[in-house]
Amino acid sequence: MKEMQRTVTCGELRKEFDGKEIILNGWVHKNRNHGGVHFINLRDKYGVTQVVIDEDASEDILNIANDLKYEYCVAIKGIVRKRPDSMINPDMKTGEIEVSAKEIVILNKCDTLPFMIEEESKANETLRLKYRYLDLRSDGMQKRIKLRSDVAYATREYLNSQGFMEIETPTLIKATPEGARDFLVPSRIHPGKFFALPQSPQLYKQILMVSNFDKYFQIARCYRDEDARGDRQLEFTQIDIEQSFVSANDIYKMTEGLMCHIFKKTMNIELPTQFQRLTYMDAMNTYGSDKPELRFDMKLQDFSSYVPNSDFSVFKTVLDNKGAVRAIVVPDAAPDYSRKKITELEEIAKQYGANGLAWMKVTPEGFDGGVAKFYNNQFTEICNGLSAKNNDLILLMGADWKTSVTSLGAVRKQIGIDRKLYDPSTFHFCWIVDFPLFEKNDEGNWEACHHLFSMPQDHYLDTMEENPGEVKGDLYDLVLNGYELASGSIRVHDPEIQKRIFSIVGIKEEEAMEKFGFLLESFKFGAPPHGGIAPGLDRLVMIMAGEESIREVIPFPKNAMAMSPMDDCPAEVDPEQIRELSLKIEIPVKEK
RNA sequence: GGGAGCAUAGCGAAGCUGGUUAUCGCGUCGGCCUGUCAAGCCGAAGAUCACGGGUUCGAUCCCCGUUGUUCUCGCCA
Repeated sequence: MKEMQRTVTCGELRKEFDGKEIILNGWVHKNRNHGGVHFINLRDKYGVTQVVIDEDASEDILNIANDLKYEYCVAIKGIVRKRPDSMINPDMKTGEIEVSAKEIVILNKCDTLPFMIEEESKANETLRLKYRYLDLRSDGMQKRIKLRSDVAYATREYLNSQGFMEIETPTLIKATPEGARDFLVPSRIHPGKFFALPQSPQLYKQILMVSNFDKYFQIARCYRDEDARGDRQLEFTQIDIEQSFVSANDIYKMTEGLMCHIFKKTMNIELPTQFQRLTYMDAMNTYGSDKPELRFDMKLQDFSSYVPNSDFSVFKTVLDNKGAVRAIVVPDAAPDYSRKKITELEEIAKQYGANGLAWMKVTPEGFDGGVAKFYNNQFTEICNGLSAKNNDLILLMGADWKTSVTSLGAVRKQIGIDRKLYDPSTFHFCWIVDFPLFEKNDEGNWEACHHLFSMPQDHYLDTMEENPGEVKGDLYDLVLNGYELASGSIRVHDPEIQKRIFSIVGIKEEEAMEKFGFLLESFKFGAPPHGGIAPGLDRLVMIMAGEESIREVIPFPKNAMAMSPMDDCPAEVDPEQIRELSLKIEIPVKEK
């Protein structure tokens, strides 16, 4: 190898190298044989260079060149030469030169490829994941993994500059009762006992605050044993941050600074220095989501005032049952939306529990189609009230409040995509604040919306127990382009308040002590007020890269079925391993 | 756990209301070709139409089930 080790990369040759002898190492990207003259596009991480085998080349070189196939790994020694003006390729960085080959060594052959290595592979995802090492050679994957690295670097750069310390926390920890399902790791030394993999470093970063590290961060791997999604993996990476002696505003400012730095450094994009803020209730009421897509308007509007003067009994019943009737006005959409297309929107609404989706079109003669006949008596009032004009489509949703806003919100989002109501290459950050601290679960008991260690806002402290549903927390989400990018809160550092929260959600003191007593114990020793946030690195990079799946920015992801086609895991293990761990496997029989 | 979509050569796709020798592009193999850069031209091989059942004279196409996969609701403090 030594004689044929590269002296330059495939991305750096320019006309200034004219006449120089160089050695390139790389992969055969394209191979074009014209009979007399023969071109090889050689690719490495840094670019592509055209190699020419001239007609007067030695028999040896001609034979080797003819044997070359896609993705052979080769070393080529040759002379750089300027291309004549007419042959310059302006689409290639190295397009003003080519390399005349004097020696070619095949370093490794390549089997027939399962799929072509192109900018973006067109093969189905299972195949891409099975041969991930080939998929990762593609230009698109290379760019995304590079962006991910750049984002991680910019993160460290910014947080270090702000006085944060990067600290590792354990990945073998104690299982916690709340939240997602834990991945469990059996202990060989302690039969019948288990570690859990962290869902996040939450408790440890809080303890680091008790320990006077003041400003902590970690690019931390987290594990949650829940069903995967396009934007969710069983294992993912978050930029975990915690600070002492801070208010929510300090966290907003720090996070805005971090995002500005990341976007500037990696994509040269200037973000606004302060992000929009929306309360949870406003977000739900106007966009039907706690992670609203804010790159287009088309707000949800209250329609209930028009319901009593109409004979449409469905909505009357909804209001009698303390539900909500909401509307969105889709500008100029009336001609484009057939009954069939509206039915498709209705299907989306139904996924969120809606029974149906009512609609009518605005025409010069009045409302038309759908529920038009019930509302034509209020045509002018409704058009004025909703700011609807001729050719608009009005969509109406009546249901309990949450179903009404979330299902219509989902319809809104889909219309935004269908009608291209925004530029998908732009970025819109927004804080969602004033989240409720508690909500009732299906059994009618209170539980924490976020997690148990979030602080109630000051003015609820005295009367928290009277109406837990009203209590807002010092809780915030950062939303980017309709994705929840980060979540955080100011934490409870006062053991008394913590006890009251446990009591509201029905956790007994012994139970709390058993589960996370070490944290509560630490709070007895002068714990400082503290708070933090944790942006998801995978999601951030995904959105920056304009992708819709987190798998496009993770080198070796699991698929949607929570498996890895490349190394075929999870897999069965040797019975001896099971025995050594004092475990017994019993696979439930599937019922028909 | 529920719902929806998809499954046709190695890869990506076409195949209209059921009758085709199952089509096209890329790739593979062979040949030709002196300037390409998505090279071109000629030729060849390559398909249990995911699997199992049903309807039918006849199924890639319709129906049921299974498997795989993607999206989604639940779930994800």
